[in-house]
Amino acid sequence: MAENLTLEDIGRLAGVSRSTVSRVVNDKSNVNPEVRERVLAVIERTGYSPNVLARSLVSGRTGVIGLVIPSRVHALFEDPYFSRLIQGISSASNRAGNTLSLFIFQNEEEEAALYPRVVTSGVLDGLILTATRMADPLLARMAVGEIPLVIVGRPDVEGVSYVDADNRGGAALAATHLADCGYHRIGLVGAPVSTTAGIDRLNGFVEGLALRGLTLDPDLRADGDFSERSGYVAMQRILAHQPDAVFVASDTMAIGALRAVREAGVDVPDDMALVSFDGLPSSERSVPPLTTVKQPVTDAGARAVEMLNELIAGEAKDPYIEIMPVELIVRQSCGSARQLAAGPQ
Amino acid sequence: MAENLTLEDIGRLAGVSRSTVSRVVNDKSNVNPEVRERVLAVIERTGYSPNVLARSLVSGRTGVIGLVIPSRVHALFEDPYFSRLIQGISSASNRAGNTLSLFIFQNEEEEAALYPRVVTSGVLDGLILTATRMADPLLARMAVGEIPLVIVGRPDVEGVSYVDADNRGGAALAATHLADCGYHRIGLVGAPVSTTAGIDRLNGFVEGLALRGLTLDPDLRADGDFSERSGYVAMQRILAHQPDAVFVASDTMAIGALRAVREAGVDVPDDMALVSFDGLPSSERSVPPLTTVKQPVTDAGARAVEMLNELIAGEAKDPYIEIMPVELIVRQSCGSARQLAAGPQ
DNA sequence: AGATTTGGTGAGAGCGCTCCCAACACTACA
DNA sequence: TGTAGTGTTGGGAGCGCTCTCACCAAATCT
Repeated sequence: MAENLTLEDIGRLAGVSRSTVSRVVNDKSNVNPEVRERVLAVIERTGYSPNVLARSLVSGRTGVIGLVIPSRVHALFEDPYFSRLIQGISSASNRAGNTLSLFIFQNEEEEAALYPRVVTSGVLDGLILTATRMADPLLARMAVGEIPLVIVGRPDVEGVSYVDADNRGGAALAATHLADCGYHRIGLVGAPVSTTAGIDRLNGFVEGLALRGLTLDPDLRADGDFSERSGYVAMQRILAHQPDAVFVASDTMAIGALRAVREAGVDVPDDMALVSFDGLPSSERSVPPLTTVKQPVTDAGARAVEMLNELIAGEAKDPYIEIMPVELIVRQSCGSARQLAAGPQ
Repeated sequence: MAENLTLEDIGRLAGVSRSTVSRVVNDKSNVNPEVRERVLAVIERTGYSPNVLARSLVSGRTGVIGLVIPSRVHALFEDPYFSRLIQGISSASNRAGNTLSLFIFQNEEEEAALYPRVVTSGVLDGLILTATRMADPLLARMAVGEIPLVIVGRPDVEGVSYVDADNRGGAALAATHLADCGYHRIGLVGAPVSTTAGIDRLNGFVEGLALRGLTLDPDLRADGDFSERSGYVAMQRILAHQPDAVFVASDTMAIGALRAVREAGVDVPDDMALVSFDGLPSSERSVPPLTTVKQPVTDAGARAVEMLNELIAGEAKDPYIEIMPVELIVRQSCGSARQLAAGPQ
């Protein structure tokens, strides 16, 4: 019903002008209460709803925000992290009255071909960019400042607004926790150093070790690419050098690491402790359940939407930067369940 | 650069009128080649790109399609199935020149509140609806036919276009395969019968058993809700009645089922065979790797986009219906690796 | 009483585009 | 020479909306 009614139509039916109807629809003050009622009744009866396109054309605002997930990530897309992030952003968009458009680029060509449509077409009020790489070409282009932009994850350039988890602090927490449990040959299955998250978790981990007088033996370090398979492979390499504990920089990689450990006949936590990062549901259901540094993915997504809307409203010139706190969830894999009473940290 | 150039601006710079520039931009035929070159040069130089909003306002087409994931599903969202589907749909949209808008509803209220904005606002050319329940209230409203609509998954109403996997045939394939492997106490961890997929997989499974002269012992059946946890619980119930094989109606539930089996000290495939459904990457990495009925999720998403675009173009009055073929992937969990040479079915 | 403010209203312009039609040159026909 | 094409171009109207402004009556002031 009522797909193509216009303001004019409603006006005619209510015996007023287009302008008055517009005022009613937009809740402007100077309308006779009686007239307002009459107009609202007609709107109700006809099921009229304003044409968003026409409105946007004149107002210059569409209410649409874009979520861009760049190339190379689609392989990682199986990581539930992205599902959660999308969910958080979608939910926050709904709440804020925005419409969310999703741009998943499969490769660099698609990126190059579609990017102008995304930015220049004028449909998007703003953009959330996620999973940026070091020296991200997309980011380089966007940072020019054509359009309000928020990054999820720390970018490697200045002057851009972003939300990030406390990767550094979280990794340090994992390191000190393992050290406090009495382990000293502590290895690392790292996230790729081509990402800021990878670098931050690496640095935080090393710093945490240092706080307890430990260092990271290069033999006990192998990096993955966030995939389950890469965690499996990396752990196999590290196992050869007999660590007594390992920090795996993501839950999904930890699942893979656990698979390698099991195949090698090593028991977690009896023979080796494990702590991971993310706090996804899967970390709770693994065997054994993973001690993990939980980051608030959904909240970060929501915060990104809020920041973006503030940026769109033009409320700030300085870039917003927000680091979300993380939390160590102690489960079985670190073998410290008994010392738990004192609480982590 | 060039955020707010108009046709008129380009025309002025190229010494022609708005209309001529429009013709060039839209590749119309009757333009002097020389003039066309000149205009194109100006466009190139200025980085002009047409305002999609204005264009849509007059043409009535926006190129935006919506993907709606209704309430109650967000809990299931951790099922990688949805990630894949979204990916497939996104990719197909990009290819087709569409923009994809994502609507994930968290609950019925949000659904009711946002639905009008989705359908009536006039921004969407069409809609893809997924994960419909039996008697889906959303679907009931949409089927009124205000907007081109394609469902992913078989809906329980007539007259709507949809793409579905061959759930029935696939489940039958699982059943006959297990029977052919020599098992006869074959159980089922079913998908919820509040979904057509659940019903179709149940019926197909029973039909497959019947083809081999078997029936489904009610004690050997328990339904889950697609979550890992529900597969775990359902399998625990079934285990008590000692099946020699079980068909689990989704990979994610199968991972949970496997967890229950392991805890019970039962070996797969030596003590019990398992076949699941979906063919997600996780099914390959489980211990043991799962024999599974693979459905082409990405392709189904792509097909949905194609169908929707045909519907939008008004090329057909009859609803499109497409059943995607499935394929039995034989791995270790069914214990038939040796008989594999002959191939399944 | 006359001048000014007020609340309420409608008409016009314009957002950037596409479409239609008229206008123009120029060629080709009778 | 007149008429009908043919190719190319520009202007007008209009998509549905918002916004500014002018208008009118009623209320308030001097």
